[in-house]
Amino acid sequence: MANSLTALRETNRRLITETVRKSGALTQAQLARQTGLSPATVSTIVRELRDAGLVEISQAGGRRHLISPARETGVVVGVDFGHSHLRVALAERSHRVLAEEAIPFDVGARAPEGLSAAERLIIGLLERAGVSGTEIKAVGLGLPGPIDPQTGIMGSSTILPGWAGVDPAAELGRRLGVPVVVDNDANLGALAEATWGAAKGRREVAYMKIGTGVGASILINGLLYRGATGAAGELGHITIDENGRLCRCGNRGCLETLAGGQQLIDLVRPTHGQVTVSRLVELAHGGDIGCRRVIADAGRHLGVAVASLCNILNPGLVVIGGALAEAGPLLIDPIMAVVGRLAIPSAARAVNVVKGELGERAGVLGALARVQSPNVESAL
Amino acid sequence: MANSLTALRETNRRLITETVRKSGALTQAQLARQTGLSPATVSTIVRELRDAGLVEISQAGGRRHLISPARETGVVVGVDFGHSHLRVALAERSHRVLAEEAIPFDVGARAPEGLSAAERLIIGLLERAGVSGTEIKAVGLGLPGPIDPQTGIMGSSTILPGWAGVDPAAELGRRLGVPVVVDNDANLGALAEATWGAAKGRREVAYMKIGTGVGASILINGLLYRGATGAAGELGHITIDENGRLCRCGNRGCLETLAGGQQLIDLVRPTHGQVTVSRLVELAHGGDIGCRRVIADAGRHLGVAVASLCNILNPGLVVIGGALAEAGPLLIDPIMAVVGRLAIPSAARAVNVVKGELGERAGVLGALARVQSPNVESAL
DNA sequence: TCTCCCTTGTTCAGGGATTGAACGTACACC
DNA sequence: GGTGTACGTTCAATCCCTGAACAAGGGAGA
Repeated sequence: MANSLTALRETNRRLITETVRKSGALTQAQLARQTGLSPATVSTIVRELRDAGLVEISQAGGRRHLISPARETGVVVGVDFGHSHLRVALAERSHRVLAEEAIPFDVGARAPEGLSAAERLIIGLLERAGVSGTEIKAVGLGLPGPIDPQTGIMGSSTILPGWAGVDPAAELGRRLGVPVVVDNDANLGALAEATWGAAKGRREVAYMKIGTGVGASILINGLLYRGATGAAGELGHITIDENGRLCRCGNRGCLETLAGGQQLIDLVRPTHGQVTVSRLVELAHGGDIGCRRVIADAGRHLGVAVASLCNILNPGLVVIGGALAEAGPLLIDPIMAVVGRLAIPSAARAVNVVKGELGERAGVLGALARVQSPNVESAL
Repeated sequence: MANSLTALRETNRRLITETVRKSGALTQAQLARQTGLSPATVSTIVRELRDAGLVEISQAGGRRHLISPARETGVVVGVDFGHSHLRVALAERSHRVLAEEAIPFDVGARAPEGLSAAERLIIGLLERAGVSGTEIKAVGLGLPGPIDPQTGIMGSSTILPGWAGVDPAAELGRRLGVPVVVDNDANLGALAEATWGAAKGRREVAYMKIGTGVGASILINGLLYRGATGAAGELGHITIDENGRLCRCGNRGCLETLAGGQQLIDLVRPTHGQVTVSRLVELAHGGDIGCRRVIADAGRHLGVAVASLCNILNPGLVVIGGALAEAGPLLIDPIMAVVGRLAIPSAARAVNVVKGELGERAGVLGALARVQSPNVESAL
């Protein structure tokens, strides 16, 4: 079946659809050259696709037909739960963002409250954009914790206790009556940076999100690598100090307890009072020596993890996202210094550590990317 | 072209050839069920393959025809340089090993001497097996260090100083007049275990070789994952103790300086005199409390690295090879204990750490596997 | 030993898919 | 205005897979 003639036709249909989607608009002759198919085949397949409503055809001078992707109807929604915020975006399937909103939100709260808040935000955005709820085709949902790829529920119940045992995708889907895809916020950030940001076009990328916590994700051959139980890329819980502080994951001295935003906030509280990560970064940019120091220290701890990553995966590019990434060189230079000292030299030379380009919108944009191009699936 | 009808036929021919090669011998009906093709298609393709000399058909009771891979002509050679040995094997392309020999050898010696020794061993094996040198189709060469996948030369000149700047594949190929494929010994060990050993049939595998040094390799989707510069999987040089001993890689406190066989030998020298890793393991199995302790300690250090590996890649299976692996549970139990303590719980639960099944032959068998099925290529 | 039933491999007609060649058309350039 | 070129469509030819029918052989049970 997988190798029958109909499968071949299906393959070629998909090939043409993909080529059209990537290039935007093409004539049939260009399509034939790019795909290697004969003009005759292209002709028949294009007609099929037009009848199926998957592409649109417009005259373009002479016999030329311009084939373009069908204007996708409907909208998609991205929802991103951070440790302390909730951000929702509404976008056309063509990637244009129609409306976006973020509110402070404590993810420690129970799941139902979180999902209700998200639902309210979505409804607000729909109204603001003048779009009916029935237009929503899919929702991408990001959560700051490991997701079991099989069941769709949290892989570790200790990280987001309020969400233990909940199937967030099913629950939100039930409320909205729309298919919901759930994923780790770091996975979504990686997807976003690879689609529009600092890792655009790269197929082998490591991404670290340093916000309140520390998450990470790996793209191998352009696909999210999830590992056996969806815990791949959990760099935030790599052990840096065996005798360190207890971590919410249940272990001790995780990277997150040393370089997570929460730890940095705690460190400067005696001298600077209660601040946010963003404020901390701002102060550091302003020259505050204490803030600079805690960020540099965090960078050194992160460097240990990135060095491990280099020795294991030897990536060519590591993108740093999350609120702390805005510290830029204040954070990245120490990372590089430690990587140069701890990673095997050839791997240290190969790696390029850069700041993400999408800032705090990475998660929600990734959620959009996840449902806009649904074929970005796990490698496993 | 790539999607034409003839390409489809070619795909199916390849599918059948591969299925036959993997299973050894099959009837056509089994083939049809396994490939999902119809019996009619299998019938015609099998006839084509027979006419092309790619498979052999033997009667097997009733209408049954037994399809088996054509007896491939020629032989392949595997060469495995360890830190302290040189092992060479001669095999038919059908995987049957014809002759094999190992000698002690110091890899610290200069490359020309090593290659000369390998050449002499190969010639000896050819004589013993009564095979002419012209029968050699390819040579697989394993070296205990990172190989740059682009250039084929050592990625880090400090690890095998005697081999710096040498292109071992080209050099040995020149001497023998045969194509030579070079690879890291850990990569080859992983390949061997995945082909015939403890990871048979698995597509996502991490492999660690603990001999004199510590090497590692990762199979993702059945392919060797090499990373940007071929340094992926260098778990031996992950930093365990930032203030630890200097390592030959130039850094400090690498896993290898704590869990490598050389370190263990050094540790027991005061009490036990000069021993080999194998002798050390033997003594431990015999109940020697000191040897058991150093092995357990090594296991705990290895566990730190495996825990990092779990948090980054979340593998389902980790195979431990090399001489120290023969310690079995004496080594693996401490690894598991540390993994359970340091890795994120869902990743720790998912991973299964087992001893390799191929022992000291893993490297040389992997070298054979590398050239017997040349399509096992890098993922990048 | 014999019969029935199942499995196996082959053959053949039928339906799909791709291709090369031929053809009509419209623009561009001289 | 004429000619050339590129483009898209159509059609017969070719190739491939599949389902059904069929012959052949072995195994279980009586």
